[in-house]
Amino acid sequence: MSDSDDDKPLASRRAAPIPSKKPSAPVTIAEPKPATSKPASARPTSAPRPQPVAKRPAARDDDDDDDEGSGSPSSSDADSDVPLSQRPRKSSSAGQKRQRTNGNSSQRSTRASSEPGRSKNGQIMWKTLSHNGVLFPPEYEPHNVKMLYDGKPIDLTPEQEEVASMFAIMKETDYMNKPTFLKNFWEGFKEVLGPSHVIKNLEKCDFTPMYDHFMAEREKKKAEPKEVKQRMKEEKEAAEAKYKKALVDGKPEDVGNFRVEPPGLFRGRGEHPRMGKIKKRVYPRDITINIGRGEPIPQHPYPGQSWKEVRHDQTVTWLAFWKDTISEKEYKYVFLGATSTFKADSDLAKYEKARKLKDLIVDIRKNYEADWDSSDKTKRQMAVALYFLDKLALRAGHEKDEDEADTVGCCTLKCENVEMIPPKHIKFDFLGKDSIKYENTVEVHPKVFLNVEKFKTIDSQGKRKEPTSQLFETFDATDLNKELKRIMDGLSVKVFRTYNASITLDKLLIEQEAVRRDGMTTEEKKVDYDKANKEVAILCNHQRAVSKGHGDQMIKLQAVIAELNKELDELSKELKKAKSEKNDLTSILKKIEKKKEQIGKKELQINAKEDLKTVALGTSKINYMDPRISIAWCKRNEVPLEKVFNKSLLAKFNWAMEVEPEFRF
DNA sequence: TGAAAGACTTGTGAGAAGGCGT
DNA sequence: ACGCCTTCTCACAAGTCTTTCA
Repeated sequence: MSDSDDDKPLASRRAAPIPSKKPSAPVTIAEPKPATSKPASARPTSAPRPQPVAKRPAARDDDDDDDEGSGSPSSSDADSDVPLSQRPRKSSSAGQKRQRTNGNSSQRSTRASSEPGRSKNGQIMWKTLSHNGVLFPPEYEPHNVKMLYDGKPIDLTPEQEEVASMFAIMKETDYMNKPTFLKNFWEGFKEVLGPSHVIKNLEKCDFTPMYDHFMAEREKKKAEPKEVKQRMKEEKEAAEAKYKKALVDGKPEDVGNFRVEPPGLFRGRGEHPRMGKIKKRVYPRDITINIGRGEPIPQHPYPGQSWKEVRHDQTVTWLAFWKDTISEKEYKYVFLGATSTFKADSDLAKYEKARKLKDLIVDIRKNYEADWDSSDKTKRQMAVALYFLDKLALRAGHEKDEDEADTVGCCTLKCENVEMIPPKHIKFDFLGKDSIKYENTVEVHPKVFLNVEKFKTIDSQGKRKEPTSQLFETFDATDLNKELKRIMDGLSVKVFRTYNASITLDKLLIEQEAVRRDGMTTEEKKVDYDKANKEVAILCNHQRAVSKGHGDQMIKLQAVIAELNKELDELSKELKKAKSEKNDLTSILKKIEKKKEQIGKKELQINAKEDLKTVALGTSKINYMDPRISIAWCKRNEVPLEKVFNKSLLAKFNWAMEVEPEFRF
């Protein structure tokens, strides 16, 4: 029994302001919040019932194992089944790369199939595949608007002008205040200008004429008569139509992103070392096409060129890819859209995996709790990390390169990211994916507190740790994933996040239903649903920037409420008067009732708006909450599905529609 | 083994489209 | 029919995780 329980901490997660939006600007943000927190809903306590499984709608060809090369015969030398490892000490110099392992021989159960979406392993993803390749952006057309250097107009070649224009259009963005951006751009621009160009210094450059030109163009376009706009739209659609569909095993499927990215300046998020670098134009010679053998090779508009390569790889789902022109080790893929069978299958597989985790979670918790006392430091660290993952739904946190933004996840937490708040709280404060701030103070189990305190002080060699040292220096995300594989086939860190999000939604919705009043309107039920959705979003730290007009809009709403209140006052006076005159009151009373209702509604609206100004509900809905939970809820509560999923979500989750109302995650 | 390569999911924000009150 | 929001869609960046390479 993992009695646990006093350790059901959980998030007082609250939206932290988006960082680095406007670094040099005054950034006025109310930043309250105490250092401690109350348990706020959201923790799965006991593993919920196993549920009647809604069976998979005819999954794709299962075990039709390899045909093609690449499939290595499974050398399944059974790895002994150790729960949480006896990792060898890692040779980690604080903050540096640690290590990886090769999962080759270990994990290869006879269950070769069971992994839709996971291409490799020689799994055939399709039998036939045809498509029309990719759509290239239009070639550059010079505008001949001159930038100024030292106050004087400068002639540029079309290539130079193109690059200058990329910079010019960003004139009013915050990137202009970022030294890294300016430096990177200047390096790229300098190269295009050549060594002997008169332009020697970015500071003396004035791109305003270009900027103004683009603004004017935009206005002109906007002002175009409706028919012209309509016609342009139709032309665009006609040009794109052929790229939008692919045939997979004879079935038409939507292609996701068939457009080749146009050249531009790299806009990294957060303090990204590469921001401002020039993304070069991509040509057919850069692009590898994947298509069925014997299918017509896609055309392209560059006569002298040919595709970099044409492959017929049935083990992957991409239609095309090219290497990023800035980083070389990054790839851009063209995949099918969210409604495709590829995506639907892997979506289902993802949630089924998370549900499998649900069945094991009690044991897993028991085990990691026991490991908090282990004499093996790696074990202890992993056990604590797993606890964080489980409680807080953090991301794994893989090692990152120098030329990437400095962000962390669970396994890459630095000592400075966790603050001990005796007797039993830990404050997390770090930048996660997309440089979004994660700030959360949680109550932890006493043993975790003690452990983390020690992890923060000395490393495995007994040396004192720096604030920037790795909190968990004995393992990395890859190691942890390897351990997880011993517990459950296919288990990895991110499954905990999926599991936690889905189980939280499931639990909250059921709780609400238990106290459901009769006669609740659809709208009220939807409010409940959104509340649950919000809890999940907060758990996952899905944030959004406060919208530009938010402040003003709030003021307006307040004004509306004030106005309504004034009207209510008037009505009250009327009422008094009517009373004294012994008139009929019913009509006035009715009006008052109505007014109050109006006010209540507005207040609800304004509260919700303020409440959600930094919380993004969409991400969890799209990626983390098993749609079957939502669909079953709709069925049980007689809420139309359209209230919960928009058109594209309905399409994306088509695979889940037949779920029975009693479905539990 | 560890790093690199490769493939796929997850994430935010901008701009377009749609809807609503006036 | 218009301006203002809200919602949806898209772009593409940034993660995760597995497989391959040397």
